[in-house]
Amino acid sequence: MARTGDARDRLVRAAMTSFAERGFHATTTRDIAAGAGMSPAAVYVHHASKEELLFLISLAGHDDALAVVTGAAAQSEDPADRLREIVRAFTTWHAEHHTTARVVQYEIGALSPAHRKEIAARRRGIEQVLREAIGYGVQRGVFSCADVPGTALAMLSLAIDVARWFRDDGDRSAAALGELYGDLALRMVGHRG
Amino acid sequence: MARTGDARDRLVRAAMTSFAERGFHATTTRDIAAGAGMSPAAVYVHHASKEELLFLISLAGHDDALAVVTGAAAQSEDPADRLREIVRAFTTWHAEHHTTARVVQYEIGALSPAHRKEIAARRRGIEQVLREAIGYGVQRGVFSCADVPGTALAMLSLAIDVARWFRDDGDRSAAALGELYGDLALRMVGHRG
DNA sequence: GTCTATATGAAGATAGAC
DNA sequence: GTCTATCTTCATATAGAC
Repeated sequence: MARTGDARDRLVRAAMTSFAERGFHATTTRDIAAGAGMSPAAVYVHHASKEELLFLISLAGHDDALAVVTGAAAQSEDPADRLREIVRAFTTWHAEHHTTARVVQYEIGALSPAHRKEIAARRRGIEQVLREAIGYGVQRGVFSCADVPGTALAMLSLAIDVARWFRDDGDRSAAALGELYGDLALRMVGHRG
Repeated sequence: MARTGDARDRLVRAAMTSFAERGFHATTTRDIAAGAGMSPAAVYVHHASKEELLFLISLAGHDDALAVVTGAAAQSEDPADRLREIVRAFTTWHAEHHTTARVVQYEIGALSPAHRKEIAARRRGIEQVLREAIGYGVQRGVFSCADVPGTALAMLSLAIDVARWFRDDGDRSAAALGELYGDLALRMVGHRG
């Protein structure tokens, strides 16, 4: 029985690696099976379709990202510390989990409409946390920001785009990148450091 | 697809639309042919392969983006005006040409190694313009920036990520987005407006 | 240059043995 | 639960008529 779970999970991990490296459409079910050390047919013993594998990965990734952002927002009551921590954590997550993040951010279009709808709710949640953190600082009078939704969008873009270019063997660590972008976020809301 | 221009060009435009909407791998040569109002075989009369179509689109897009950035950098001698204009123009380009930009930014992995190398040179050129503009303001003492390459990276990300989410029917115009991001860029380098 | 027709292969998914 | 073998469909690309 433990073996069932293992095989299921090996397939998910193999799918994630292939989706991240080559993209969903360029990945074949044979790639996935080979990556898990199984025959092509084994994929369908554990999963209904290639799209279901994508959905499982995307859902887990979005839940993880949302938890990271929510957790970061709860770290401090100070508006500047809160915003910096959200952007720092979200950026670091994209760098550390760039394989997952690439699938999470760039393969939404390959999901079925029903699955895409489930994912969209998580994405709105992430955006909402960021908007509230910026609005909180504006209300307290420590941020100057004429366009809260637009600035939230910009901060999301900073972090999300990390998934596109980040490499483990690059010369910038995930932690250092998070620090840098967290500080840039405070500058974007005109916070006097 | 309107039957304007020669067949070669109609095929390129049809390919660009499909690549942008569904991605390179999810696009079939039949899609491209249908988009150009031709039979599947006609594609190969004018182009060697699907990948060649991608390369032509990617090359023209990169040349255009590089020209936009270089042109923006030449608009002003003032460091703040120069940087704001570069980020404004680069962002606006991604919004206005989000179809092209999506192919330019997200389909590099589908190019052949030889073609990818040609594209990489253009990308380095764009990054270089931005680094120099930030370094110029730091040297003049009007920007405060501890990490020039990192900040350049962040500004590129801001603009590039626009291609991922921008829609023509959204409630934010390409021009307004460019203005917003141009101003954010100045805040990122600690410029006192 | 354009078409119809097709070669060739690979894709997603399934059947059935063990 | 895993495999081998296969079904069916659809992909890229080509051949050859007009």
